[in-house]
Order: sequence, then C-alpha cells, then structure tokens
Amino acid sequence: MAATIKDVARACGVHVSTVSRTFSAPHLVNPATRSRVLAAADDLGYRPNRAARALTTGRTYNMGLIVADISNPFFPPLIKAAQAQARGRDYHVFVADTDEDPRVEEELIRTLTKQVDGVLLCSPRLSNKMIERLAEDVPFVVVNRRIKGMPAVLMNVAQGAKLALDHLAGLGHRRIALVSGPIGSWTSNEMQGVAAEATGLDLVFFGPNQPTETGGLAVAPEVAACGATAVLAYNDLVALGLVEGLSAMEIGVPDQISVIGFDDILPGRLNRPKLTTVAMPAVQAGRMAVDLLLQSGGEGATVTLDTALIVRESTGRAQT
Amino acid sequence: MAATIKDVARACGVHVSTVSRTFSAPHLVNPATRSRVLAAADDLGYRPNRAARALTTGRTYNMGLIVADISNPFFPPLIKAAQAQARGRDYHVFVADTDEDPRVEEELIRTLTKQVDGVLLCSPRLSNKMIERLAEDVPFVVVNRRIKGMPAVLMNVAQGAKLALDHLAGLGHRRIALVSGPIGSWTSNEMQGVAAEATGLDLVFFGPNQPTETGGLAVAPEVAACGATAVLAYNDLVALGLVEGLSAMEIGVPDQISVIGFDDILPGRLNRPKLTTVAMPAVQAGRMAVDLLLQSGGEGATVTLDTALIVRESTGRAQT
DNA sequence: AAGGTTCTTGCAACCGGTTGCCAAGGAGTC
DNA sequence: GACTCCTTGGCAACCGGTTGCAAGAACCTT
Repeated sequence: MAATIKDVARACGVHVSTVSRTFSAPHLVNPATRSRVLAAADDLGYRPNRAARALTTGRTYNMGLIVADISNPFFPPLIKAAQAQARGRDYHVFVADTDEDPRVEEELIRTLTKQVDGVLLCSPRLSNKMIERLAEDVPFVVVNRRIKGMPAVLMNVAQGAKLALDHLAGLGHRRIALVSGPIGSWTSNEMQGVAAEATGLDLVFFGPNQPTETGGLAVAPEVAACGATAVLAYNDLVALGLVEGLSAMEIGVPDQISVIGFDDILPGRLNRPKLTTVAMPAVQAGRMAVDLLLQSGGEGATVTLDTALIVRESTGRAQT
Repeated sequence: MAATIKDVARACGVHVSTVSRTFSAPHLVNPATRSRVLAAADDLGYRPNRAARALTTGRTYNMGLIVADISNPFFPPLIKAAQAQARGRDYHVFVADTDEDPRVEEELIRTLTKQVDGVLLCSPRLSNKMIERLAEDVPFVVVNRRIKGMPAVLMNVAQGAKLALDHLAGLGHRRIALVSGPIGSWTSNEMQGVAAEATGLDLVFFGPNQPTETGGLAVAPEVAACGATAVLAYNDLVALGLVEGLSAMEIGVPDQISVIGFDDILPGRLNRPKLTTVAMPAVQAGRMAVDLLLQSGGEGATVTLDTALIVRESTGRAQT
C-alpha cells in the first residue's frame, strides 16, 4: 500500500541507498539526482517509516509522557507545553495515563521503552527502586519527584507554601489548617517541611486525604471544628471541595474561613468565590522536562521552578 | 544494552526462530525447550521489541488518539476510557494534541501513520477531503463528526437538546435563547436542527461564539436584553461564562434566567449554582471508538450514543 | 519392519531503512 | 596525456524480529 523506499528507487532508477541518503544525508547526493528523487517521492506520497529507521539508528524521535491522571486539570497545560516544545525539536510526544495504578505505570513504561528515546515521568506512583531499575533501559526525566542521580523538574512547593502562609499571616490569621494529600506525595512532604519551620503560627494538620474534591468535602467538618480561620489545601480540587463542604455548613468563604489551594486550575478560576491559589509553573515544567531529556548529557541535572501566589477571592481578613 | 532475541538464543543454544516462536506461537515449540527459553529470557530481562515485530507483521498494537485540545475538560474522560479499553485488548493508545491547528493535526497523523494500526480522530479540525485522503494510509475512526463511509462515533446532540428544551418548557419557559459555538461545528448544527423543529417555543439565536467561558461572558448582555427566561448554551464552559456574566448584571440564575449547558464537565459540577447540563457519553464514546477501530471489518459503521439530561441547580420555574 | 504422520527445529528470506566500503567517472593539476 | 582527488552512487551487511519451507526425529499403523 504505502510507498516504500524501494518504490521510490525504482521510480527514478537509482539504488535505495541513494534515496535513503536523499533524506538523511542530502549533502552526499548530487543536487540533480536529489531533486529527481524528491519529485518521485512526492509523487508517490512516500514518507520515511520512522519505526524502521529507528531500528538501525537507535533514535525514534519519539518521547513518552506518563501521567497519573489526565483528568486532573493540572496536567493538560503541562502536556501541551511538552508537546509544543518537542515539536520544535522535531520530536513527538506520546501521552499515556496510568489511572494512578503503579502496575499499569510499569507496564506502560516497559512497552514504551523500545519505542521512544526517553520518558517523562510526571508524579510517578512507582517506588524509587523500581524507577531506578527501569531507568537502565530508557532515559527518564522525572517531574515532581526527586530521585538520586536522575534528571528532574521540581516545583518549588515549599516557597509557594511559604508565600501562602505569609499572605494568611498578613491577613491576621494565626490558627491555620493544613490539608494534605496522599501519603508520600512530594507536595505533601514539602508542605509539611514548611509547616515545621513556620513560627508564630498555630498549624493544625489533616491528612492523608484523597487529592480530589471529594477529599476536601470529606475533611471539611473536621477543619470547621478545629477552630482554624484559614486553610491551606493540597491542591485546588481539595480546596474546592472544602469550600463546598464549608458552605454546606453555612460557613462563609472567605468571611469566616479563608481557603488557599495549589495548582491554579480552571475550575478554581470559574468557581465563586474565585480561588486564591499557589500557581504551579506547569507550562515551564513541560518545556524544561523535554529540554532536559534531549540534552540528557546533563545527567542528573535538577531544575527547580518557582511558584507564584495568585490572590483572588477565597482569602480575606481573619474574623476578630 | 537491552537483551535481544539473539542473546536469548545464544544463552540457551537454540536458533532465534525458536525463541521467536516461543513468544508468538508457543504451541509450535516443545514444552521443555519453551521453558528453557522462557527461563533464559527472564534471566536476561528480554522483552520483544514491538517496533521490530511490527516491521514484519504489519501490526504495531498501538493506536493513535488525536484531540484538538486536551485542556478541554470534555476530553480526558474519553481518553481514559479509550486507553482502558485498548489495554484490555492488548493495545496501547498514544495521545496527541493538535492545539486546534489543522496543520499540526495533519503532520501528527502523517507521523503516526506508520507507528499505529489506526487513529481515533476526536473533533477533527481538518476538512473532510483531507481526512479522506489521509484515510488511505491508515484506518480512522472519527468521533463527533460524520464523514461518508468512515466509521464514526456520534453523540446524539439533537436528542439531548430536545430533552433540554422539554425540561425548560415543562418549567414554563417560552422564550429561550440558543447560544451556539463556532461555525460549522457538529454540535451547533445539531442544535439548530432541533430548534427548527421545536414548536410552541420562541427561540432566539445567538452565534457564532467562542466555545469558552469568555464566549459566554461576552454574549451575556445580549442574552439578558432579549427577554428570554432561559438559555441553552453550546457547552458548559459557555454556560459558566453566561452565569458569571448574568450575575455581574445582578441577574440571578436560576431565579431570573435558567441556564443549561452541554458536556457535564467538572467545573460545572463544582460551580454554584451547580450547572444543569446535557451529559455527553464521553466514556462510552472512548470505548466504542476503540472497538470500532479494532473490528474495522465493520467498515463505515456508525454508532450514535444517547445523551442524558442532568438537572442540577441552574434551572428553575420561569418567572411569571 | 517399512511406510506414513506428526512434532520440533533450523535455515534463510524478508519487513523498511541506514551506512561503511568501494569502484567508477569527472574535474583538476602538472 | 597521465595522475591525483573528490564526488557520486551501488553493494551488502545489519537493526530485531517473523515465517514459509524443509529436514530430521519420534511416534503410529498395519
């Protein structure tokens, strides 16, 4: 069906190697011949088979991007940025979703291994040990996780958390609830780290929680009962769940309790009150991850990107 | 680096073809030999190279899934469903985003062509003619678009629109605004079709509009001025924009104007008032698209999936 | 025990390209 | 006009598997 290199060679009476070189090393073939080949190729609708090429060259010009959950609005901007960046480097990005299941994640990586030149692992659910083992077969760049000797793109959650706490403190809040996410998640750990260093604040810790709206909804009553006047939530989904749960209890946000999330996702911007949040540099992260992978010479280079506080309507002065 | 079929063959003193058969046609090899091969393979960490295999078999066990915009909350559930369904059939799905750009879309398809057994095209931006041409090189299943002779998964927008209009009529609404999306979009056309058939209702048409929250926000004043007591919006994002715009004008939803969207995306569920909407069967669509592609024998089979009205808080009795 | 089956395995060509090596031919030099 | 040097393009091996064919071994039949 589709034209192969042989068809082109036959069509213009040259050897296949000449056709091959026309595409992969044009300077080695006579301009006249080259244009003849190109014309024939165009005529037959020939396009080099990347998979076949990869077999000999070892480079697929593809990369994999594995995320735990595409539905999480945090990921799409990162994915788009990575794809755009890769396209500019003549690479293609294949995205796959693991459904938060480590087994699926492993299987996916194994399948991808031979079909890509590297894999971008976003918020992986696998153990460090497993990741290190898989890294023997294919280069990785890890996003949102620190693994010894492996290139990583990190978001400065600690700094963002600090911004958020300072903002709340400036509004007069003293007793603040910290609603974390799943056990062992990078963000949760970072948040706790900051909490440990915070002085002059009275922090109450809740967790672990599901990293979704449901998680926030479920923990709302406890948060309301603890006497905090502000909440710092694991992410925007949790924050939105909290707002909803608190409203259901007739507790106004921000009048009675202030709420801050992380990520800056779309629903947070649409919600009322509009959510105050710590914006994650997802777009930059996507770009950086691609760059790190391609310049892989950098070995275990780690990039940490700063976050930014976006003040909207869900935070206000502490009630006195 | 990674073990190949040859390494395994050498390790247990058989020919490569025997190793190959151990994996692709186990019944043709002696059980004793087979277990020896499997042991050696396991020992060396051997995994068949899918790309190389595809070269001779012509089957990659991969499929492509192309969407216009991953950020649109409508797509992720569809994507997840497709991936899950494919996984069950021992297939993998590579997702790519075109950024709404037809040129990127074409390029992506061309690249994918040789690396997948088929492509799922969701809400494509390419012309029918171009799609038909590309279909010569790789099987397609189109989602949300009808193209002669090509397998398609459609959502019954007309039926959903009818449900919505009936719901509104039942609440006493007579004058209803129809806020459409981009020109030529499948959903917009279907909506208009239903509108043309609606009797006893006074429909006011607004469009084309951007299919986003901004589009809804922008058209809100006109809608408010036209005297309608209810609005049927192109999708949930537009509906959310409308709600926001109307609120800004001190027009209450649903007290003064009822609003219905399409899609049933997450932000609509989180918003207050919670959005009444026509739910699209995105999960089923993802599954069906995969099935259609795999049983491609079905040629131009077209599946139409029903939609469902989800009544929440943004619709109420018409004010009298 | 001869002849016929069925199993098992090796051989070699092939999938669609890439690339090192080499020879032919043209241009340039003296 | 003979001798380099460079350009050009063919040859063939190779990437990692698959598969039709055939030969040898083991098993069955009568």
